[in-house]
Amino acid sequence: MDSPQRIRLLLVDDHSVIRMGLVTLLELQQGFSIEAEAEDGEQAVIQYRSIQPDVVLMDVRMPKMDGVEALKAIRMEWPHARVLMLTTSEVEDDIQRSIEAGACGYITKSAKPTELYKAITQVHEGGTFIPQLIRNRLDLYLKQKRLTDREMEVLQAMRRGLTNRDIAALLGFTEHTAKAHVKAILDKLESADRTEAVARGFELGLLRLNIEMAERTS
Amino acid sequence: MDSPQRIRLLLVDDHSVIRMGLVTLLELQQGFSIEAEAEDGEQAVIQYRSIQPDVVLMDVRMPKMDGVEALKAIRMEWPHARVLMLTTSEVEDDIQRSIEAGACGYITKSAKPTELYKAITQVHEGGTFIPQLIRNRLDLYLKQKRLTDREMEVLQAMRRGLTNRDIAALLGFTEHTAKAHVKAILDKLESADRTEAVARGFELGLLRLNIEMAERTS
DNA sequence: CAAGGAATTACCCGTTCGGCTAATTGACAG
DNA sequence: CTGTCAATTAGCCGAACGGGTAATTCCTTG
Repeated sequence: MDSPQRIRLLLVDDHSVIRMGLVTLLELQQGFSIEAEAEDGEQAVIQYRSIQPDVVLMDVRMPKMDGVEALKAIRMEWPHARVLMLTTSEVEDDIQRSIEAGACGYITKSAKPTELYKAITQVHEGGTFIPQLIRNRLDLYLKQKRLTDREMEVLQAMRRGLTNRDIAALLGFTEHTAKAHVKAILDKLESADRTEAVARGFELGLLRLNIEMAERTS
Repeated sequence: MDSPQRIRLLLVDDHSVIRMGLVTLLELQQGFSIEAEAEDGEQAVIQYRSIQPDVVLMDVRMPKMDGVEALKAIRMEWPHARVLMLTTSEVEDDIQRSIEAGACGYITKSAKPTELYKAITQVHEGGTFIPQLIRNRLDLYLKQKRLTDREMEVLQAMRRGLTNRDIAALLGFTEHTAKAHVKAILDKLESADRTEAVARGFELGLLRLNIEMAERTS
């Protein structure tokens, strides 16, 4: 069963359908061996610790601990861990955070199987894999100035429909400061007003739809 | 191979990984037979026409023609077609549009396999399948007043950071009318200002992230 | 040590927003 | 045929917004 040249994989995805698809896709191809699966970030770290796979296929958006957090946690313990992000998300911020956290590649679930094989192989051999489309998107994102933590807090408040005064009260500074932050946000997101800024926030992935439900009753 | 009681299925999803997962999941279970697959709405209609499956498993968000459009097209020709929407989206508007267009069920990709089997069987037997969580979400949505076509146009303009005057110019009416529409939107979406309204628009699925890329170079 | 960025505060000012009220027209349902 | 709803237009008004400019403090990077 275990031919020596096979790439040992850990799959991390909260959707069992997708894990199933990946198992089928990879097992029917020579050279890949799925050693373990995980449903969330926490499990991913535990599984990594116990089996130490050659490559991790990691979903970005997951409950409990998301893919980027898991990636960070793993690379904290094993700086040479090779992780390929596999996701539906083409949102700039997800890509950016993944690369920054040390992902070796980023591929979307709409990729063709051959592309996936190539990506895994390339990542396993020490290379990186970032498709041109994603690369373009990332470049665009990087040209764009990033929001500071404070500005993110303000953006989140804006989204909730708070006025500058309310934002100031919420975050503990004066209205002047709130205005200054809003101004900075408008400049960075190249928006005409706070409404467009919030829309841009959603488009860039800075703001989430939070359609997260409390628990998943099986 | 074709035992008479097997449920004949058509899978529609633009992600090959997911189709692969579904095939595996369903083939290893007795009672299901995947007759055909489609990558988008147009193909789905064509495939339906040629094989006339018992049940269609349809993704909502797809390139070219989305799941809801395909659903409408199919039910136009075959009013008794049984279609189960299978999607990652838990966005209110997707659910609402699906049900309205005549979907027999709505299930998310994070559902357990047994739940999926149950859903397909139930839909095949002429019943419906809508999980409690989805049902709650839908109820919430229905309590919420729906935006008119005109209001949707205004909401889309608001998202782009246009002022009332600009909206008026764009849509061909006076600023007074623009303000009236904005007011109506704020009331219906229970928002304090246009910024929150746009955020709500994203949360409810009225506004899309349009991270659609021009073409997909294989 | 100097330069730069982030966070904070401040003032001025014209524009825009959103609330309130009210009227007209056309369409559609009871 | 009458009431309701969508769409349109209108005026008034106080509050909020966004632009411009500038200063201080702290921290980090060169």
